[in-house]
Amino acid sequence: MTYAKTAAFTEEQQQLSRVAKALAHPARVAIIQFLASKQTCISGDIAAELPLSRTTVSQHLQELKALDLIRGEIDGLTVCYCLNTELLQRVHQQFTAFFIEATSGAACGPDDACAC
Amino acid sequence: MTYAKTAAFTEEQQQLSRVAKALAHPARVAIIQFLASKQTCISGDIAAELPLSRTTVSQHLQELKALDLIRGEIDGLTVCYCLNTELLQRVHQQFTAFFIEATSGAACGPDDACAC
DNA sequence: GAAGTATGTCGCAAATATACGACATTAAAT
DNA sequence: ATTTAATGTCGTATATTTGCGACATACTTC
Repeated sequence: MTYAKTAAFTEEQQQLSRVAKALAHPARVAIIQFLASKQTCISGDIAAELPLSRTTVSQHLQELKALDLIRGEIDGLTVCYCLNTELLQRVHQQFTAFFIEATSGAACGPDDACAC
Repeated sequence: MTYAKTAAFTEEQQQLSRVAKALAHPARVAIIQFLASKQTCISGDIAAELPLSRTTVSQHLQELKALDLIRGEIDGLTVCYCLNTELLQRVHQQFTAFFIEATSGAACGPDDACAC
């Protein structure tokens, strides 16, 4: 029943947590950073760069692709993966809105003291 | 062996994914938003607000507390939970840096076309 | 001190995530 | 056509997450 209660939350909360889950593994963070650094982006290069098997990297890629954060285009024998910068920008805005909301509310006082 | 390979990634990547994992569940997003909206913050109120049992909410609270994103101070019989806005601001900066890096790199062309 | 109330912890069951080897698939090359 | 090379998919083992009831703890109140 692990995720049975997901539907009980706002679509906004679900959306944010979905993307957060995609970033919840260092390998997927590393993949996005690697795609951002390289101009050419071939799947094989990614697997060679990470300390994981090719199979595992492929799964992480599929997970990012499922959220449309990255896109893969078949180019002959290799696959060209690129970032969906448009979506990433929207996601960035969502996170920013969330953090601004979170940092403007009731806060703990300094030195672990609660202000209540 | 699930997380055996975590150590092979950068401390920066691990840090980002750790926080992302904390936000990877809508309940925890909702908890942070709720703490931000209320000026008074009592654990019992949170459990009453969410569509989850008190036990489960308590666990989510412990998870957020483990990362120091929220802090709880015992106030007699009740516990006062507040956001650690200082840390949240630092986390916000980390996410922003990540997204800026991600959105300034190689991108997919429009209409699913890769630019490679 | 007995009773009641607010929280945290433990233990369990079910669902997901992680990781990888073995196999399938597809396209280039000979 | 056969081989080679690059990827994706399947099956599987293990670890972690999620969710909750039952119990323990601690503090207040009577």
